[in-house]
Amino acid sequence: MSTIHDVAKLAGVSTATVSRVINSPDKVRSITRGKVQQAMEMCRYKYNALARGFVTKKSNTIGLIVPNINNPVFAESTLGIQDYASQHNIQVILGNSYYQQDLEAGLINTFLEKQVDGLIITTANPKGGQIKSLLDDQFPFVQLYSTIKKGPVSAVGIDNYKGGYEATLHLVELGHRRIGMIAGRFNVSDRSFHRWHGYKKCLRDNDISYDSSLLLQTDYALSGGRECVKQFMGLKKRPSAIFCSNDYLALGAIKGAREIGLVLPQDLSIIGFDGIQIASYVTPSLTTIQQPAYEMGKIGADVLFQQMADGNKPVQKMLDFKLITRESTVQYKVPNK
Amino acid sequence: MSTIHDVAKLAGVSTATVSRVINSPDKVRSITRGKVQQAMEMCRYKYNALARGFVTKKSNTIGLIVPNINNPVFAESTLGIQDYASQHNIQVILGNSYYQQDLEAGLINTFLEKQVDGLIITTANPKGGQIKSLLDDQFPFVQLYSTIKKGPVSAVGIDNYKGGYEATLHLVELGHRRIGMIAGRFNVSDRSFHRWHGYKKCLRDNDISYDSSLLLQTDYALSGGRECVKQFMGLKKRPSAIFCSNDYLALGAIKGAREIGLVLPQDLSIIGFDGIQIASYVTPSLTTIQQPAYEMGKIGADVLFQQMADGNKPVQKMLDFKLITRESTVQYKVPNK
DNA sequence: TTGTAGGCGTTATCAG
DNA sequence: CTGATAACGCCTACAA
Repeated sequence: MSTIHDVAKLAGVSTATVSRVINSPDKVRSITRGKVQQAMEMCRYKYNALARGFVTKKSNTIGLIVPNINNPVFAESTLGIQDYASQHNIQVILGNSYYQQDLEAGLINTFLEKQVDGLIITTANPKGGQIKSLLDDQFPFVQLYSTIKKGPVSAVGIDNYKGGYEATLHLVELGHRRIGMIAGRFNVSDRSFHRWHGYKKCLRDNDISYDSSLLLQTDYALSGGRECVKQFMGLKKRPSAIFCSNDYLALGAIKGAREIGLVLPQDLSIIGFDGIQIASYVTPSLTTIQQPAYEMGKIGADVLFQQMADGNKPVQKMLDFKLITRESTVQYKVPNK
Repeated sequence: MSTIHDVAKLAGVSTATVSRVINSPDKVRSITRGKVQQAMEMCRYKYNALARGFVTKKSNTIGLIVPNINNPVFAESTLGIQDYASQHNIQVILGNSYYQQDLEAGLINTFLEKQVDGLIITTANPKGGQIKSLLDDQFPFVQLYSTIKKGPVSAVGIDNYKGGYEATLHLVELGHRRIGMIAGRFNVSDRSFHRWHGYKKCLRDNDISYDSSLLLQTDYALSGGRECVKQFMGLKKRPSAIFCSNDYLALGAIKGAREIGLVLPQDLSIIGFDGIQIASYVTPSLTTIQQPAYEMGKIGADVLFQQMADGNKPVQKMLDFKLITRESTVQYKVPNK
């Protein structure tokens, strides 16, 4: 593998000049530039970005940690981040935390060792030690899908509390009084936790007493929703509607409900959260709270780049979400036995 | 930011020793080791993997190029790759080619500059220039979701021809004679192309004459399937079954078919390809050819690591796929008007 | 406009 | 078991 030294020798110039034609071609006379470029071709010169990063102390790489790239929401925001990053000639290293704090901490550490210029984290624990240590080091990072509205850390997300409230309100307005919630585990997703709070508040505002048997926490996965719905329907006093704290859970719930013989949406209304694309393609199509995942990725990347550029003061951006009413939620009807 | 020099000074040893306690702690006396470790803590030493890579000429990073991380199959194999890689302390840089050759070429180039140790590519063009140049440079890489069964390039995939054949055969065995195919564009996905060949062969083997109006090429996206099915149903002689060359297309087709008033699966049988998880959660649940995406990722990574380790001779692995029969395909019935 | 030379943080090779 | 020192490929003052 040839280096700028080889090129320099071949072109009869110094390595500095070669470096210049690479980084600021206009600063070198066009004749010299031509010679150098020709020499580069001749020895099939390949630029070494690592060596560059080593001296400039910029790797032009950012680290991205998502809970699980398998979930379409995260794939979507990842896409937004990547598109934005590649526009700026930045690469992204991807890591999955699987909603586990220790894995997340490990990833952060590895990425730091790799000298990433910044970090975008969809964290399992916004107040965890690694976040704090990042802050102490003044390392540029932003939290994505965040519930944080102020403070020292940059964050982009939506108001999950409000989202939970609106989802529940939608069901209430359809006449439902007995409303279950299938939620991602609180100890692992504060998003889920906030949505639950919104749910509770909405119930209270509408004089529906909170029933703790109507909350189920589970893994964020299709299968989780599927099992939980069955558990709900085993109850003496079944819910007539369910709020699932993400779409995957909701899709699973639809499946599970069918498996125990329910007719949807008549027998059970289901609302999701996220607004993944596939949710509009299933039957019944899923009513959901849609968050702008792709845009969130873009904005998250943008915020990060600000931080990287001028060590800006922390920024929080709360994006708008939208209730998308589809077929999976309908007016409450007293069941006829 | 402190370096091993600082640590060395503080501990009263040489940098070589510090390096040793990092890389092979057992090669240094435990007393010295203790001193060094203590010193590392004191100056909050952070290891610089970039510098290491610079001298060892290993970045411990591989590049992964997928068409679009948004498609659950690719997310799934990505997960397989990542799990395998992180087990070996390797990070992965992700890039989306969007099925475009020039973007793919650009990504390969950038990754090479970044000194990745290897490349996993789900390519838009298995015979393109960048692949050949990789080969010339003896650079370790493997093609994923490949249709290649022999030759100089390492590849992991399934037999798409056979897959297309079996999908079609399933429909034929259900009595369908007029079978449409919605395919990803051939100029961009040779997988799709091979599946189509299998489709054609199967028709011929069953004395069904090939009708070119029954092939539609489109973008690999939900919307593509949705539009194409409508186009098919506008035909004078409609198909009674459709083979979609991936599940996203099929899910889109289901949606589209409903929108024009068809009752599924009675009015139209639909079979997909890939076996993404969500396909079993929709209604009607999707019959499909399931390929082991996660495993493919793992195996792909494994093959790559072989290449990286001992510049092994090229390896091709054809994995097994499986026809999963679900609700979306049913026995052909003469339509009653 | 171009060249010289030092340095970035780590590892590897030899001695000791 | 430990230390000195020369790389690695590139960038960037500074000098010419």
